Amino acid sequence: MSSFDESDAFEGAVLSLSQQAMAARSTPYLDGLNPEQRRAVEALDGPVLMLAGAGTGKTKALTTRIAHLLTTGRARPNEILAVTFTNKAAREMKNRVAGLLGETVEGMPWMGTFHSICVKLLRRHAELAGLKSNFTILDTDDQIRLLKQLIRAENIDDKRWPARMLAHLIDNWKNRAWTPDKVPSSEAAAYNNRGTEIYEAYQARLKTLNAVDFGDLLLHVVTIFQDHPDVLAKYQNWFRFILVDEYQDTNVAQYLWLRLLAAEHKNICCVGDDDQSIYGWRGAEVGNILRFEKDFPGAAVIRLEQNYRSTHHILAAASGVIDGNEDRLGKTLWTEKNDGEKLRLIGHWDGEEEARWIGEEIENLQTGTRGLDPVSLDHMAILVRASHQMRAFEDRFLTIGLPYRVIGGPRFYERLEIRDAMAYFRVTVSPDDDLAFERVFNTPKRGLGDKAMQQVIHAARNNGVSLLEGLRISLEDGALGARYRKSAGALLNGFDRWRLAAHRGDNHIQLAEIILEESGYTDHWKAEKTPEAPGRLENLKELVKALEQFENLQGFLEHVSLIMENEQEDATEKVSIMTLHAAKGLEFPAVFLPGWEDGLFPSQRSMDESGLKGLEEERRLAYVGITRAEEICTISFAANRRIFGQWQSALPSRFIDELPVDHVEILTPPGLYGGGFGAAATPGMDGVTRGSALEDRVRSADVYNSPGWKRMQARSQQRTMGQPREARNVVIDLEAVSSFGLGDRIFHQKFGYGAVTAIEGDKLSVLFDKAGEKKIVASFVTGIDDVPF
DNA sequence: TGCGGTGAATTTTTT
DNA sequence: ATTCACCGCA
Repeated sequence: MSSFDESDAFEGAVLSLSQQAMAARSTPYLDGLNPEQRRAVEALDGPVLMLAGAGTGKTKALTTRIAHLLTTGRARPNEILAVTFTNKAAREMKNRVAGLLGETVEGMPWMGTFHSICVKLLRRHAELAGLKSNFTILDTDDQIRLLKQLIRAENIDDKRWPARMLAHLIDNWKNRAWTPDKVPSSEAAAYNNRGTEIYEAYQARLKTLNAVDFGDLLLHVVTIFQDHPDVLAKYQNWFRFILVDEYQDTNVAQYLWLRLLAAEHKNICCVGDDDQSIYGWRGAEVGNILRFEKDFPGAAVIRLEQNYRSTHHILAAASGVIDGNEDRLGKTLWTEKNDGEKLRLIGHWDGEEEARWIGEEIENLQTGTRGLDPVSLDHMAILVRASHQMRAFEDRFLTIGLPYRVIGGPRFYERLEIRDAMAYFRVTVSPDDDLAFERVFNTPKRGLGDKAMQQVIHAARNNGVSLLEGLRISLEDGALGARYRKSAGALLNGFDRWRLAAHRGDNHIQLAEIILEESGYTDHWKAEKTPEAPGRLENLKELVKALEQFENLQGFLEHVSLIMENEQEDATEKVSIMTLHAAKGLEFPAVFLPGWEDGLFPSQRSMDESGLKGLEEERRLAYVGITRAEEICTISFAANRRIFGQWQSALPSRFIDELPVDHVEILTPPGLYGGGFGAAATPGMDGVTRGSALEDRVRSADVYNSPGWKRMQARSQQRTMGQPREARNVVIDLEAVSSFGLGDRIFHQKFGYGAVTAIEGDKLSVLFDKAGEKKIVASFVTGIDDVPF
């Protein structure tokens, strides 16, 4: 579009007007930096690679650099391109830059995720990709449904060749920036020799639907840049300074995108840590960061090596592990902190005992045994390799009444009910959205099955119109069977009415409620008696609430597809449970790393599929895990674990053998695993040693009186200052206990509805309708007015 | 069309 | 073990 320069310049106007004032301003923000950070901030010209180890203050350096660019007047806010991978990271960057400058940074339109920036670019130049600028963004689910249709049309057995597989394949190709014509012939055998062919058909179908998938966002923009040098040149000139966070996670498409944009000014600053590259399986190329100096000749390479997060022992242990990797740029982290506590290593008989032990440890920390002050649950985390490991902890914590939060579970906008509701909104806003139409045609069930759908599709095809119009035609010419007419007519009328209301500019929040009401969608969940139903209704309310932040439905839908997260923090202190991947970038005073067994961690599958490369990535994952800890890091493993309902025994992880002995304290008692490091372990040892001996040993461990422990508690206290600390829910909720009687119907967040079968102090035995009998702390259930049984 | 039974698959995750 | 998808029957 030709409006390029004006609109861009305009977007930045808010901040740039104070540019002169800024140039004259002093630079107090530089004072808090160490020499390397300062170098990274002040080396403004030419390519810079900032190798920032874990906990070395890279976000500080990055944001200060931006502040410096602005303050010195080297760039206007809208001439800086700053890319991150997640919305969270982008938000934090914005906030911190604002904090440094002491004002809000409204005028930085090009700070965001790769994807959100690409959406912006693509909406401007959509026609160059054969799209209209109001294209829809399909998520993984839409993508798979679409592929399924194509696969069926091609008469391929989607049992043997699942759509999921094809979706991954196409994603991988897009990550490598391969359009259908650029997929190399070496890939020809993919997906039963039909891969490229269906890829091409898929892209064509997307174009007719005026839709793109996530991979397309980058791919289309890269393609536009490559095919239209004039467009590229504008942006190359415009972005005087480029900053990239987590550069080690970039894939080929993102790399090309960056290289094209940086070609003119070459002021590109990439921040990353090759030792924290853990996303190889989704296309990230560590090679990008390893190759930086070749790609950008004359690049300044700055290493941030002073770690401000962890104690010496933790750092040394992490370094010892990561030393096992071959391909590294090499950094030596150091700290001015004290030695602190050694890492603690403990073996368990099985996964349940591991969960039990960690639960006790957490309670010890939390309540503060031996007269020591308590540590907040918010400052403890359990980091697992695979999400199925979480359940053992959830089960255990529910029974003992330990509050926890799972981070990175199913995302809000991926939930069934949210996607359904949004499909209604989509058809309302864009009647051409066939995918959305298909989704809601018989949702909730209104008697419109496959046959009715086929008729509508038929009518739409014959007349070359959307499915919604196809429905209208089918009703008008009577092609649709009499039995369908009533409900189909109601649906059509509904959409007509809602669309009119939207055009009229009716309040979009009310409109959303009306749509969900009149379509029968809320009623459908009200009528449903499954344990999830109340939660789903709750989520729908949340969705409507989220609309408040937008002008209208249209605006909401345009933005929402890229914000796949929901963060609703409640005030209760909780232990965090998450995967190692989700933990990247976070830090906690106390960290538990369970499940260090060969096959689970390092993951067998990773090693099978990617061999040594896979193992090295797993090792980096171990490094990420250990370096999350500030004061206390506890690694554990179990000899036996139930996997897919089958008991399996395992050897301790090879990473355990790689831990430097001097920095580890072994809590595993003699007798279990021969008492030594994991190396001597033999699975299937006698069960006699489990239980008391081990627990005694743990209880007698004197870590609670160590200096490191006390420091951690001191810090934990500081952080929670200002927040009232009463009402810790370890205290038995007497009211809750007394309010339940035998046979009462209750509801539980995780297990759903059930009936009380026994009461024992604050613990209830509950026979759940779905989940069977469980022992639950009374305060975790709510009574319901339902008639018993 | 919708329900209930049987069989197969099952890392890591953002956008 | 548990979930999810599909098939056959009412």
